[in-house]
Amino acid sequence: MKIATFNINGIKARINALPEWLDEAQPDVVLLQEIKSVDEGFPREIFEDRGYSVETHGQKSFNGVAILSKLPLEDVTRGLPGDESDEQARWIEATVMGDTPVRVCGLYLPNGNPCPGPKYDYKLAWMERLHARAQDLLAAEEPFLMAGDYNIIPQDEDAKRPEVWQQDALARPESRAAYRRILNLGFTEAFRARTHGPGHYSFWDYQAGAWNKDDGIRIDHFLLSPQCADLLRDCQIDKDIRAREKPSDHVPVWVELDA
DNA sequence: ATGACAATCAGAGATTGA
Repeated sequence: MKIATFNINGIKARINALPEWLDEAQPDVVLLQEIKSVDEGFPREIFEDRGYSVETHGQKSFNGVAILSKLPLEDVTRGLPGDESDEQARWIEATVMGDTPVRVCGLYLPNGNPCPGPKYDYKLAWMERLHARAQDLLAAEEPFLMAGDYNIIPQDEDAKRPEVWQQDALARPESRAAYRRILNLGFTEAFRARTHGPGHYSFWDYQAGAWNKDDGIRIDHFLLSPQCADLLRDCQIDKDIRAREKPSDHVPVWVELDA
């Protein structure tokens, strides 16, 4: 089972690039972030025609997450528990019914800039809720994963120029500590389970020729529960997508599971 | 370098992102 995560930065803007990548990469499941669309505006037919079922959790203009799946989905839920007043669409869950059922959580973690400030407070509060949800899901001791745009640069090796990110919400010590606290519940970060060293990124800013300079950061991650980590066969970043026509500023990351 | 770059909503330019 191949599961991918991809921050597409607007479904309308990626109306050609996304199907093109799908046809090549042939993922069974895709967790999308930043669809920037309401549910009714999502172009489901493009994906249904390719054999995917479509589950969205959208909002107007910003944020929004979705799941595409060629395998049956069960028990779809929307929204991260822990704050009824939170209106931002950043979390969706479903169980993928392959040979081994896998619970998948697609997430778009708040950016948090500028920091300090209310947006940074929201980021840390959201991560606290993520920690709580992760604990609940781990208690089942079953295969599950949480993947998406974490807006976290875990270590200096995950940025081409770590020094410019030191005071940024994506890399400052409080952000990294909150991320590690979740990881330390017992998750395996899939990419680092298989690949070591610097030079691996999932985001390149549109500005200042970042792509041409390979001035990237790695902020899109797969966290696997222990039972899911046992199924891990591979994890890769589809870097080449970034060089195409009208690309997102993120590229897809995927895992292959023995499930 | 009060910058750049892209997307959204709107129908110009502010807001958001990372």
